[in-house]
Amino acid sequence: MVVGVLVQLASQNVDKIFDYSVPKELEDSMQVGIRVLVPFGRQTLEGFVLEIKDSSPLELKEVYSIVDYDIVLNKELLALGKEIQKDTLSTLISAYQVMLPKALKAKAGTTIRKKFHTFYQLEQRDYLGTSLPQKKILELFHDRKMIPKEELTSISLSALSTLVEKKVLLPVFIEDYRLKYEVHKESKKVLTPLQQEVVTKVIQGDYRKPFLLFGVTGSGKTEVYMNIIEHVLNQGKTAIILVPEISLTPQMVEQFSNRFGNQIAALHSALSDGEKYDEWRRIARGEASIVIGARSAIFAPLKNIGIIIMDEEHSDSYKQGDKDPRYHARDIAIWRAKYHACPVLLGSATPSLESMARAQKEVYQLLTLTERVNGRKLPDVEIIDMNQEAKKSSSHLTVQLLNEINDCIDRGEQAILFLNRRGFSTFVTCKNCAETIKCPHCDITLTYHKSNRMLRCHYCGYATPLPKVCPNCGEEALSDLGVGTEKIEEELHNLLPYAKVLRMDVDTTSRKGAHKKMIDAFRGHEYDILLGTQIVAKGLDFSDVTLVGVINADTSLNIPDFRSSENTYSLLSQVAGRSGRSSKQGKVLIQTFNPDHYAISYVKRHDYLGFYKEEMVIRRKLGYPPYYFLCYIKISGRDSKYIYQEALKIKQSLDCSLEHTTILGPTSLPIFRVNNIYRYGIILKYKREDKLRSELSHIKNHYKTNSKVRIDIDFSPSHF
DNA sequence: AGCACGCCGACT
DNA sequence: GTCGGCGTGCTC
Repeated sequence: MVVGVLVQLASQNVDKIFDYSVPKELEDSMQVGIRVLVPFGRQTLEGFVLEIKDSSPLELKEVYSIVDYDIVLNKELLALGKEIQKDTLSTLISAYQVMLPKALKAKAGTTIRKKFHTFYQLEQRDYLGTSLPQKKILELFHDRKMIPKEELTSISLSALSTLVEKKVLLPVFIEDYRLKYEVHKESKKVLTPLQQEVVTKVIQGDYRKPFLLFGVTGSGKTEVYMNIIEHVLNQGKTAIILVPEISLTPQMVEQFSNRFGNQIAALHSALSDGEKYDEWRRIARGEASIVIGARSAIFAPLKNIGIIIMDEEHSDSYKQGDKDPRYHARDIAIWRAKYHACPVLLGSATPSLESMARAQKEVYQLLTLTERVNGRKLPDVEIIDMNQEAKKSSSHLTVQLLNEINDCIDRGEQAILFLNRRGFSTFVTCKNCAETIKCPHCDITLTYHKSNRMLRCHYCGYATPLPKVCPNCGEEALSDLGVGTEKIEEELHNLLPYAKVLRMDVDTTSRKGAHKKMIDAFRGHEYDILLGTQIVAKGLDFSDVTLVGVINADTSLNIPDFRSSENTYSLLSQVAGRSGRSSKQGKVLIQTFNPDHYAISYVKRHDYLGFYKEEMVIRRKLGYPPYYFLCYIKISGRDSKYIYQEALKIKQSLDCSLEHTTILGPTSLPIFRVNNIYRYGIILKYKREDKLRSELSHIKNHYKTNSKVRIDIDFSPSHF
């Protein structure tokens, strides 16, 4: 027997199948999709078995051992990996590795301590050992197949080991899963006729075209999801529901676990590697039928999938853009749904322009929920022009906003204050020479972390204590610029001393379980104001929140990216949607220096379609998605001159080989140097792919032996 | 990713 | 004359 093995080395040079002979004693256990240990050059590596065959023309080494006795990559995932390699030009190994929890990747760095419960199973009833308590054992096992170790205290340890040695008893190790979901089945809510209509269409409609559910905030999308999933489970099938990482609030998991109990498995970044592995195992063994999780949960090894749901489908967290494979979870969802012949449901209050455009072209089936449940109205949105306000006061909180907060608290209601920090951070400036402190390895200003008085580089991780004097001129007055939640909290404290403020950001929620605790405390009215960044913008549902204040709408608008308007519209709509979710009418105040910007005025009118139409005109004019596809080629290396030359060569070769493709660049990236690596980018705009993928594949191939140049290719980048 | 092979500079 | 630099190429 011979096996074809893909070794777990993320190097392009090794991304191919190597043949190994299988020793006789391993033949029975050999399966496609398991991991094996193989000799590779002078090292020993783990690899995936991709083929089993009779012979090979090469001289072979032998497989050392088998790592898994259960398949980790089933037939579907094996096929999906090849598809990802083809689509994204990634290595095959990276495509497979992204599907598996860290604990199953070679050299994960952290070894997983599996917790086992030991059970004993009776193998032999007629053992004739005399001095051993055979009778007692027969009694104990008379109505049970397995007995946990703890219950066998009546048999001494030495007797036990003899019995095991004589093969009377067989020890069985059963993995102890760390996460337990409390089951307290919640009574179902009755669906509105509109919600019911959506459910029916998804269940009974044409599953071959993805559904786009355009539902305003508060229209009860979650309830719709749960009903569809319930239906799917009743058919004996399984379900995946994806949520963007930041909005994977305990709330969503809580709602699902209340309704479905232990049938759910949650996969998200807040879990430890061990917990992720446990959940993944449960899924693989068919012990969970609903998977809820962030991007990579789309690879959950479920069988017989009946529905795939992507909540907040516009979220850019569904795109992996920082490393190979640069895939979009939406594409994977559509591929898997086709494989399982089941529907895909994309849901959002602010669909991505791509998805809405596809719906308009009837590539997707559009479903709408334009009303909030129980006929609640969308909140009133007011715009505060900061150009006027900033002249009057240096405070970040305008008088109007403070008054509204004040009134809101007086009425016994609650407020959410949102600080838009997208593309924005706190940095340190010298008051004398205006010098900002930069990273020694990257062309970027260091960000200031107040909690430990450190300056940190977000790109390479470099950290240094805040210097006492300016490194440039020696001046002592270094000041931190930019608003953080801490600063706003301070201001609130001074201006509304009686208001109880709960600050929520990465610093305060990093501790495990802290997030849920804070949400519970706010819901329990222990606080009046919830102040936070992106983390408070999405998915939260507090019935007593009637006021939402956006402190600075502009930061996301000022990002030089073709999606900045779309992102701003979506972000502000989502935040606004936190207000007035129960019977009380909600209000939203948006402080902005761009009161006339269309992204902001459409938010005021709750007019997604208006925004969509206006933005589409701009996209068409500028040649951006959804009218054109984009591809981003990043060329990087230590020698900036050499890198630029090679980038030019790539551009020229593409110029020759591609028609009807706009090629922009090479230009240096906005942050040219990261970790002393220089980066250039080339942008391609095209309507039809033609030879594009094969040309890029050639280029990647050409450079794979050149250690001075690194090529990264991103089809449909979410941003530049 | 490792690790060996190989062809050029500064040393006992 | 040797030790060792890291460029290049291979791993079934």
